[in-house]
Amino acid sequence: MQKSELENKFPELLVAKPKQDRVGLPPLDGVEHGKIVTRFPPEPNGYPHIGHAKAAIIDEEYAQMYGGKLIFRFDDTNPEKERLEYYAAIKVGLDWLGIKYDHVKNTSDDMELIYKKAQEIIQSGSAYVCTCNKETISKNRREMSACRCSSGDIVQNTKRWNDMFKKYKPGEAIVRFRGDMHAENTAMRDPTLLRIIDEPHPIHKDKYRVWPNYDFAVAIEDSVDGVTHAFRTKEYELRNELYYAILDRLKMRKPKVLEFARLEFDGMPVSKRILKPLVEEGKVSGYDDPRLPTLEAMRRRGIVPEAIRKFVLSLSFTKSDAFAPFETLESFNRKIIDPTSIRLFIATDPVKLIVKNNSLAEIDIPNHPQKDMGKRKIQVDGSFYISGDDAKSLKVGDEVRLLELYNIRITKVGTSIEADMTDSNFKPQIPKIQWVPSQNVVKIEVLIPKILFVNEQFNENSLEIKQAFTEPHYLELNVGTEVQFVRYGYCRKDSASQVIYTHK
RNA sequence: GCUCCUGUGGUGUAGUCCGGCUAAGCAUACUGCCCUCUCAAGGCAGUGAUCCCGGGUUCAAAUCCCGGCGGGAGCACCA
Repeated sequence: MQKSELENKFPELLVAKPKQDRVGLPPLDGVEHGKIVTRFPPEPNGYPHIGHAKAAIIDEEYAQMYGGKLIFRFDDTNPEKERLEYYAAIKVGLDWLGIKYDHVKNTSDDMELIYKKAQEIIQSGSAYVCTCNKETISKNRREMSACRCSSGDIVQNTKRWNDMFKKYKPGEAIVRFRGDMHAENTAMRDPTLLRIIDEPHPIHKDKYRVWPNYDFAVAIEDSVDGVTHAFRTKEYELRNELYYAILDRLKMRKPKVLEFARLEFDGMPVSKRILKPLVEEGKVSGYDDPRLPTLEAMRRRGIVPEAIRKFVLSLSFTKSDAFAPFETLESFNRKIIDPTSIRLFIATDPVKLIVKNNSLAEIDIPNHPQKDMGKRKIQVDGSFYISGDDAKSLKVGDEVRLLELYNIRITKVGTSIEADMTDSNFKPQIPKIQWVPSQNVVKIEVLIPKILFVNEQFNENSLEIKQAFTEPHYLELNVGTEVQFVRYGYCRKDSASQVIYTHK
């Protein structure tokens, strides 16, 4: 109301605070330029996917925004799940994304430090070694009651700690943080800090068998690595209290932990629990199956890293749970690849077309409508293939233009089509269709990835395979080339006989 | 069940901390026109949100307060 009235009476109240439109991620509070250190800490337990991309891009963007550093750290403290090939795969993924980090390391290289901190926290009485079995521990947690182990003295705990390296078997003893068994936050009910795992580590083999768990390792690593801002997805939110408590007891510097919503596409799960059976049962061809949200799959499909970055930034840094719009990613991608994608003709579900009075022998067609990408020569002899969809819509007497070639009038339709060439003047008002010469035709398959899960159910029709013919020029393209099949869509050449549909 | 987080057009977000400039910006999707020998890209225009609901505070609330409701996550010797 009454803004005008206000303006007259108390104009000073209306002096607005500056608000300007932001570009990119929201600013961080109280960051000194040049002082920020972020980190990207994946566990090498699987192939990198879009979720990794989001985290890594956020980490890098903030480091860059404030002129700081990014640490790339493998959180490899569970030998049961980690494999050497995953370290490599994640690194390949990051490089592909174009993420530049200032330092790479493995948490497992800091085991001596972690042991030292473990000893420290035990000696200070802030942690104890518990030898209860799993069931008892979880029952006590639920019922908020402490076990006998927690009242053991430092001498006992020290002895048990030393025994963890030799005497105890896996599962027989764990180091527990002395939290608060009555805490409302269940993460604080004397959580595990270290446990015994005999599985050989992919890097250190049998050198260690007492391994820190996530909360202990991350807190220590972040602190000693000089991390100022630790970004993680919001399912860790309840563990913030633990993170800070551990560093508090250890009297270590505390980074600021901030969380963001995890990135996932509707019907395109990222979790290994769901993906693994799919791969093992052969429902998808592997972790690079174009239907999957893995980085390798996206790459194969023709999504470029710049599009992923732009997309991630468009999502901003929020905690609200939402399924990301894949179509937005596609749109960004399309704009990026359009200027460099060669245009070729394709006939999907091809139907033969005979032009009886063809008089041309060859023609030059530009490879791109705007950019100068050269021309290709196509031999013609009056025998063509056109798309089944186009063929269906043709009726005797129709006049259509074969793109870049000449106009024809349909004289016969059916399993094959016959026509007469009329003239070669360009007529804007008649339909224009693409064609493929039948001599030297290249037979390819178009793999069309669709949504993987519909209502939590695996979509049996998630991969459509279309038979198609394309021009001989296709053979000259390198694998990995993005092509726009005119009036069909963008596809990436996956092999001599196969393309993957990127998007319309 | 307990605890925590979250709720702006079909979708994703900006704005919310520090109430007025904005009855809401951008992107995407959709529609139309222009351009174009593509159903792409590009240009222009348009449709679409009383900012989850109900109270309260205030001259003024998407923004502050209270109470509901909806959605998600965590509750491991996984990260």
